[in-house]
Amino acid sequence: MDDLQDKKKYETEIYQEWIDKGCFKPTYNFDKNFSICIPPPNVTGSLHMGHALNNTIQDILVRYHRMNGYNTLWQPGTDHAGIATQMVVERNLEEKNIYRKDLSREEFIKKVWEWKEYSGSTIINQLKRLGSSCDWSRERFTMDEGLSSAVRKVFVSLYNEGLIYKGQTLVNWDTKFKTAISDLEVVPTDVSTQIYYIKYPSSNGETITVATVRPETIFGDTAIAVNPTDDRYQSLKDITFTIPLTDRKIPLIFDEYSDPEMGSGAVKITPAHDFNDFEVGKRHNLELLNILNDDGTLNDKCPEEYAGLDRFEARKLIVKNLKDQGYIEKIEDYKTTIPYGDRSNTIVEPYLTNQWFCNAEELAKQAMKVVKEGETKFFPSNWEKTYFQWMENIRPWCISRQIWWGHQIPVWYGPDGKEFCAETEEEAKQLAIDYYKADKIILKRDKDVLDTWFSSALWPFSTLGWPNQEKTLEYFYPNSVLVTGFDIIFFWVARMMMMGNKFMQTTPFHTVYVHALVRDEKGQKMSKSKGNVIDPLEIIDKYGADTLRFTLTSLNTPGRDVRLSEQRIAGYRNFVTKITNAYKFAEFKSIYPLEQNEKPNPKHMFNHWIISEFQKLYQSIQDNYQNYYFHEVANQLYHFTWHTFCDWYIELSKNLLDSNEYRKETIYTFHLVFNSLLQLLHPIIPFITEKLWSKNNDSILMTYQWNYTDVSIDESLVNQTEDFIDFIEEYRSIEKLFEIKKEDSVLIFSENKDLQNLFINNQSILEFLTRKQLSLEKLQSGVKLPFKKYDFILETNQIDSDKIKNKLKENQQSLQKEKINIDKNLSNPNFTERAPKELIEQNTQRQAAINLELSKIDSILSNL
RNA sequence: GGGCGUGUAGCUCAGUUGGUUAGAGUACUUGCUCGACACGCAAGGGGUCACAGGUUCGAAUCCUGUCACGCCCA
Repeated sequence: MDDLQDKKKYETEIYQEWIDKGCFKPTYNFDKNFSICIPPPNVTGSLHMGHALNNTIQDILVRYHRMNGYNTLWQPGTDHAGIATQMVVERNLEEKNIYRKDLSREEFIKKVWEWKEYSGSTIINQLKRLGSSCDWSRERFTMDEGLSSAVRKVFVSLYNEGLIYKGQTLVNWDTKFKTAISDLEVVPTDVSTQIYYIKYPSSNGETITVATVRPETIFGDTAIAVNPTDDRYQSLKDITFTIPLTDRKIPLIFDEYSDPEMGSGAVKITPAHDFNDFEVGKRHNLELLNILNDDGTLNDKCPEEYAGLDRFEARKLIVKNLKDQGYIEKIEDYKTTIPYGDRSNTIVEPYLTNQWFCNAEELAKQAMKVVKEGETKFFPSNWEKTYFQWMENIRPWCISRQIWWGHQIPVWYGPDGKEFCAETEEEAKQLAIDYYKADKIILKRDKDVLDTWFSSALWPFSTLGWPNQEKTLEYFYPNSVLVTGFDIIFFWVARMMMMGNKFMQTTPFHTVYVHALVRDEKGQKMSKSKGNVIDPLEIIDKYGADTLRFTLTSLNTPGRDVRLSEQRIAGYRNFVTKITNAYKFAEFKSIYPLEQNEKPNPKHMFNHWIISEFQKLYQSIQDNYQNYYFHEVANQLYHFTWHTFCDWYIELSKNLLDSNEYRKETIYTFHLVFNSLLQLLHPIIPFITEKLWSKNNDSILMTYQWNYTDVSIDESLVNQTEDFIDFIEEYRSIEKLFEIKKEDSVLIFSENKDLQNLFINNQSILEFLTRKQLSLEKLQSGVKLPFKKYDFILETNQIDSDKIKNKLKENQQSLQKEKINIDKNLSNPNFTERAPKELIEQNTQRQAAINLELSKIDSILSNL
């Protein structure tokens, strides 16, 4: 018994057993395949609730399909996460007073690998605690040789097609990491700041006022723009203005971009430091004047006084000097949106550099087509809209990063700067030798690395062995389902769709299952700074992995955020305990182990009833698993296990288990239902189900094939059981209402033959459940009470007739209310002509039942 | 500005194609050490389904509008 108490112990043992027996590996035996590739967690990461939800859903899918005859692979691995990892390693080294700039690139990368070996398995071990049934023997890492060669192959191929190219343009520049980042890595943040109205003097004594939130960029101005329709400025057409604090003169230009309603209607144009200004500059052929260094300090294009100052230091000084010299018209408080780097959390600068780009627009075409044609479906389907909206407006993808950790771009430069793109240096050299018609060429490799998502985009096929044609690739590509949070549809899903369709000519997965964020109980995002993080590992230690999984599954309704509270988790811990206790009951009643040959056909009505209930459940659970309605699966299994099985069947079975006549068939029925329940529950709560299964089976539950066999059911016995249960409930209500104490003596009797038979055939169980006595003889002084089709009589001194009257009148009222509705429907020809037959049938039956009950209540009331 | 979503019991939420009397969990009230389980059992109270119209024999569910909140994109 004790072995069921220590969840941590048995969960760990069972997990090890699954691994030892190779349960997580594909069988390669069947023609039905099911595969999922894990969204590779960041090697630097540790498990948070989002991972827990994401991996629980995947594990449910994988375990369900494994138990239903599919050759199943869950492909695991981790992502090298360029900037994030480099950041963590740098920080660790800094603690030892080692700085990246003091190391060579090779030395630094060596340190990153060392660190990866040391801590990269943290999150993998945490996934194991959760119960994830990944095939760990196939674990991959995006920087593995195989995956890296896939990256090079894809790069070269796209380069040769012209879909990857180098270009000079404004990018989002992270001054902390000194690298370009993609649009998606920029977090626009609302801030309160100041707006400065600066007067620019002109040669003829006029001034023009422009408003800016970034006064330090005045040194990069190359024009002032006003709207062509703005009458105020027509007269200033050919005048040049001088940038304050400098001698440089800039023209006034007329461009629609300038909004006459905003500020003075004049706006300074800084093409090298603003995306909008960049476009204006292109239209008017303005100079691109870069005034920043890559670390965010002002460069030597600025007056000497400011060169070398950090942009925000410079701003203060510039404002001071502008003020002192009378160039500031006014300063106002202003709310605006400023871009921050999602990793560095510093302000991102639009910055003019050479970068590599991928023509995403071209790749998006096929990626959209397959979704339009239904080859890839989103669940819930409304995410398709989000996907299309982004894909339709997609911009060139900046894929180069100026960092060291990642896949170095496979491009080499000749002495004159000519590019040679090849998968290996040898091949690049050969290209160069052919090009220059020389024997020996010294090439320099491009220093940049690729955006991390570039390698992630290949994940669904690179992990399966591509470009080698392995059988795994053949079996498991395309993947069946991708399970992911909505926040990385753009980052990841879209890019996998592009690359999969481009290089495999097939869409990477049939279904994209999109789940929500896990929030705290108040609906707030969990974050360390808010201190509202619920750590999955702590929860697993405290409540067990099964509990956490069941909780997340139950709360995960499609299209809605998961709000998690510890109270809720505790509630589901109780459920796991309940199942354990049901098993303990069986053990206590010595109904384990089951003799395998004993398969008697159940005769007793309670056994028919529970099997019938289970059959209904089974079909519904199958449907809901198939349709990704896992929350429904969880909730239905919860209800059935707790209420139908434990509250009713176990109670009803107690007597049968003690009877010679029914013991065998009841043991059989108990096993049939309980073991089947363990099967249905396994994908959600694998540990306790496996543990309990092992008590009575030689097989391993997780690789067991669902095989529920139908037992033929006598519906009239099922109905009788329902009547019996209804009666017990009715009696208990009355007992409570009349405050009958347990020691009060009460006799129960019915004059109705059917009810009498029901009572007599189940006398001991009836008396056990009501703790009252059944009378076989007509009661002399009893109170008659209505029960559905029949009525029954109680003999007790506790019943006062006022209470009975009130109770009966309450019943009467609610029945009459219902009767009005039903009568109205049934007398309405519109209803009887249009409503479905079954509904009319139901209504008619209900009408008759209500009438009967009402007439009984009437007669009892008149006799009181 | 464009898009998506949410509003149902004190709280957190189910309610899949419109169809009997809108369901759970939790919290609350009352009574229970009955041999699986107090992480339990039993009985209960609690809801103009955000609001206003409309379609329909019938609306929490479909349509239109309003209000509130959230997220994404620009």
